[in-house]
Amino acid sequence: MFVADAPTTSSSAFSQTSDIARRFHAGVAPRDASRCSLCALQALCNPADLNAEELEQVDSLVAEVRSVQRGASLFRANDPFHSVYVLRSGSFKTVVMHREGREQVTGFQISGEMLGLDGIVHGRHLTGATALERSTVCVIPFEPLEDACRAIKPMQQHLHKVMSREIARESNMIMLLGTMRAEQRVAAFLLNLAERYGTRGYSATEFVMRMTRSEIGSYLGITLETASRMFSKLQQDRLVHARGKQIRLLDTEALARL
Amino acid sequence: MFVADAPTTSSSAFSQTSDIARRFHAGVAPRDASRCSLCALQALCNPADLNAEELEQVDSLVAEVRSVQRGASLFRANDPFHSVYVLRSGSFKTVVMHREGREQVTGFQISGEMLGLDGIVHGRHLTGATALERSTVCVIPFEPLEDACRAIKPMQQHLHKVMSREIARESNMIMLLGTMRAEQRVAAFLLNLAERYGTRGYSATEFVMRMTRSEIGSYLGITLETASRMFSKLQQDRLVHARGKQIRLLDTEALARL
DNA sequence: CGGTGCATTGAAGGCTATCAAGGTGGGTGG
DNA sequence: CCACCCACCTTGATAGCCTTCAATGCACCG
Repeated sequence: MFVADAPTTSSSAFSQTSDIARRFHAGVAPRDASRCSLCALQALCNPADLNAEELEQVDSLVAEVRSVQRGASLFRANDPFHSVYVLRSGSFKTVVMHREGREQVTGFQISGEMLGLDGIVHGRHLTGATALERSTVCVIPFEPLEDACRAIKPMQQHLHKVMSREIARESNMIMLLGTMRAEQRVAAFLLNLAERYGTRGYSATEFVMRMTRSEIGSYLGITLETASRMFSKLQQDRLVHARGKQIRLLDTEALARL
Repeated sequence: MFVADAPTTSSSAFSQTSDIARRFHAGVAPRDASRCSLCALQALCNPADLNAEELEQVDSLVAEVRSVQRGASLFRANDPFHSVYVLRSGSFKTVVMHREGREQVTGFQISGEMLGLDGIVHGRHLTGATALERSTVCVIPFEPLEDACRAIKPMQQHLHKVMSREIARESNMIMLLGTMRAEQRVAAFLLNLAERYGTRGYSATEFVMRMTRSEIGSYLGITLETASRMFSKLQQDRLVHARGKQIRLLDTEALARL
């Protein structure tokens, strides 16, 4: 195995081990799990310029750190909306239900990313969130969060950026689905995943995809067979090395040029 | 002509004229253009439960009411982000630039809807906004708006809903692009447009689309030829009456069933 | 060791893109 | 006022990408 398994695995598995990754593996999480001020993910999910007192306030926003089993739901479509969630470790998919029971994956989330914002409009979740592996999340009740955003300006700006980032992400997705062909979609998907792993201190060229071909296909608007074929094609063209869920990017520039 | 032209046309053009539509045509806009408290669109772009003093504050957020010619840009991709915009009359398209100069339409906006939120993340606009007809917008500098959101809770909640609505809208779009075939996409597009016109007091069954087939195609991830063919097919099947940009929905339930 | 879920690969067909040729309508200038 | 022009729309023929249906392989697990 040459790839990061989860934030809880040994750091030796990483080809590039950044500061963030090291802090991940220093064992911070278990004790004081709900103290943001001690969390390695702080840089990802908190505003940068908080003073001690403000950090204290942020700490108290986290009502709970919850563990979610693989396959379990954090929330389902149509559930009442009370909280947003920050993914501390593991990964999720968000899914919308089509009529006739068909479902579409609208996103994959990894550590440091936020879940549940879609519930604000109608007070109900529009998507469902399912863990792709055993994961832990910080539960942040939304009303207190809004209160904190009125009191602390950097906090407010941060929330707005998070929401705006989600808008931008979806815009990108719309462009992908609207203009790219299957091979380009898969390439873009891999590059995006790689970049996000890189940001978190993991290797940006070797990783394990926690999602199935079917979920990838659903996300990319193609069938699982087409997704599989594209992985095979990219491998044949020596752009990636793909063995099931283990991925190594061999030529990221060529991938981007597709 | 059996269809509303723009908010400034005579109300006799509407088959159903609601209260909002009537207020549109009462001539409120020209005088005191920047007074939200007097604006017919208030219900759409302001929180419901503001007291007089708070409304006063909201009024002062609008730095300017700007008129935009057909084809002109409100902002372009990569422009620095300073303000968000509420569309007072007319319509816009938002566009992202692909490499190689190709562009994709990511949304159409009509009166009461907000533009520019995509700029918050990076301080630069990711999309460009172009007027599809002569339009007027309220320019709302974002920093003062954030300030107001910290001071006035309903205001904050409203902004969050607007942003969340945008996230939900894009989620829907992702589902459309990921799972629907051309005919379904066009049907969904028409139903969505109809609903939004309906909300604004216009007829939900008869309207003029301000965008070209090419723009519709780009938005829906299909070619303009396919879009045109689908309009023809829907007409042949007696679900709509389409003559160029003039549209009448004949069987909305059948459209939804597609 | 068979069962199950997931991944891969092949063959055929359908949907949509592409290329191409009119058709239509609104605007402009003579 | 009318003819022309240009942008936009419609429609046809063909090609190609992707889906669908099907069979097989592979890893994990009770």
